[in-house]
Amino acid sequence: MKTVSRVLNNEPNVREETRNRVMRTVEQLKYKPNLSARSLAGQRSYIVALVYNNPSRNYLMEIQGGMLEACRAHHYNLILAPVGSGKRTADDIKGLFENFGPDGVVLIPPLTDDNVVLSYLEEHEVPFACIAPRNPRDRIGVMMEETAAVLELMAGLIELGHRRIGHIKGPRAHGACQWRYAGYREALRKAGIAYDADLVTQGEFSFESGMSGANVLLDLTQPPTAIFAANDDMAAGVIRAAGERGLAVPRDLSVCGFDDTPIARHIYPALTTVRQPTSEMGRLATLELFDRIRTPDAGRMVHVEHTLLFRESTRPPKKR
Amino acid sequence: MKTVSRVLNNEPNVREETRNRVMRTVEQLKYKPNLSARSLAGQRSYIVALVYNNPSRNYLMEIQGGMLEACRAHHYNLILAPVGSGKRTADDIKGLFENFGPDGVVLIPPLTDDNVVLSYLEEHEVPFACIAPRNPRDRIGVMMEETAAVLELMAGLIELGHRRIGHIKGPRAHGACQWRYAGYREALRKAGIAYDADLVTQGEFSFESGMSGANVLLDLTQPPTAIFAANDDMAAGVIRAAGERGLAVPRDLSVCGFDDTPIARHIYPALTTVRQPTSEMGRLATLELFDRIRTPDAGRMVHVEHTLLFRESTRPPKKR
DNA sequence: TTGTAAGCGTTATCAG
DNA sequence: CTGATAACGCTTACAA
Repeated sequence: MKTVSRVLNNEPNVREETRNRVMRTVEQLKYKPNLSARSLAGQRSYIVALVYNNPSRNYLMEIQGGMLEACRAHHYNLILAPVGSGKRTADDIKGLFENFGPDGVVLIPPLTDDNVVLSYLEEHEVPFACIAPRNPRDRIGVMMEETAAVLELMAGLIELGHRRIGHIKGPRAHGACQWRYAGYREALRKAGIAYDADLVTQGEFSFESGMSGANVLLDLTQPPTAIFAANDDMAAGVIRAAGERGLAVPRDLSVCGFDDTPIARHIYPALTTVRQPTSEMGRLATLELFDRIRTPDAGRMVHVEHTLLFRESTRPPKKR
Repeated sequence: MKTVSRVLNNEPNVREETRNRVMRTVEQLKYKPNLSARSLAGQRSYIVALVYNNPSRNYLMEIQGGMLEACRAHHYNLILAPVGSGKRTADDIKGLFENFGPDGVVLIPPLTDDNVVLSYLEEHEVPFACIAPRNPRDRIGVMMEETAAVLELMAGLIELGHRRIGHIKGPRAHGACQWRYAGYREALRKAGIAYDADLVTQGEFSFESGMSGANVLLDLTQPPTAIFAANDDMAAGVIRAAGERGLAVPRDLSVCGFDDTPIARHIYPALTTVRQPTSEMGRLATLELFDRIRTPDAGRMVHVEHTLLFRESTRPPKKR
């Protein structure tokens, strides 16, 4: 009995011949281990949780897809753990462990940088992986060079001839938005364009916040000729707001977003944006998590590549 | 020990005083039952699966949210079970039960009407609930009067003065699409407008299929003045295709969709559509499933209400 | 109405 | 390297 257990769990100390014999019999009998019994005896749940707060739905869906793939491959189970914000975060996280006891969790922004969550996990020594954390030091998971991506995107805009470029920031709590904002400023500096605080507004990743941000920027006495929104949903809102003011994109205003969610292609005009391999990021983060679950200090911070997509929503500014 | 078990499982035959005493102690000790042990001993997994094939992402996400809510309330766990199409369906469904052994499943279109899946479930006597099945007889779950909804939507179009109304159908396998198509024909009949097969094309719910469907319809010698697409994604594609041909919506063409996904509000012009309470439908279906899991013949087919949303994408046809 | 004893199907311990 | 035996924390069957 124990020998079979050893074989099925890839444990050492089994003669090769015995291992094969077991494998063969397992095949013949179509034996499938019972998950509950395994969990009970092994003190593990074979569950990983995707912990999230309030991400954009598309982002969540993609991450989830990638994680699901990794989980299936490792005979793990994925559960979804939405947690409330503010005061409720602590309770929800606690409830998650009391009820389901996942062997590890994956954190996505903005929760990747939430101290309540992080300290709970560290205190209880729960293995966890982060996606796009603000501070990647000592973390495992996956990240992208967001600043570099924005730098390239902005360089494209500047090359088209834009000098007054507006920016709609993402939520403050969202680490990635700091990186994107940093890229915005750095690009201006490199191009020798003075930073103008009026051209930057605070958004919250929603379509609506993109609209209101655009309205603020377009109301300026000297409005921007291009707007870089920190995600696609907001960029879509910008296009909408522009349309309602009788401005055509890209003729009167260039717009770009970030993420390459489906809306980027489906909106008219199609959005210039940066593609994140979101699903792949979910998969990779989960893989690192598995490493760490298996061995305490294993797992790394993986870097993934971005892709620039110049589409219809950007063109040179109108001559005045 | 057994008494505590009885209390925690709401079983009968416990004196009220004893029940209270147990409850109080459970509180004090912050006792949480161990899920694995429960499953092992009780021969149940406390898992329900959302089984799906290839639905639109938004739809899936909404259903999932509603199911999650119901599961949390009943201390059940939700797992996602994407299954491949064609030959792989049977294997995937089998794998689902061998690996996770869910106590029941929820089916969403187009899988609600898949014979391979249905016969597996019936044969193995697995409790299941359906969302929007083509044939609701003997099924439990939730459905909406899709035909009636389309009838109202079409009546609106006709009242605006449209006589040549195109329709882009959803996937054949998708039960709901039959209902929507039926509504389309019925509305024409009621208004005394002759049915013209040229005005109907086959789509597959994707943005791209909406575009190509629109192109077919707009290429007709006598093109429609309005197009009803069987879902919002396709309607968005129609708007896009129209734009690329230099036609403005709604000035030159009225467009309406179905579902009220976020894109319906985010696109320009905002889409006239029918709102389905998708998330609520996920929740309700799961509740019916729980009923049936508990008692073999329990559970009903719940009906939910739709809402018509007339927005910017429809207006009277241009005078010639 | 309450409690006892025997599993449920694995993994962990430890002796061969 | 292999295998007997005891957990793991509950539920079911059956007494009391």
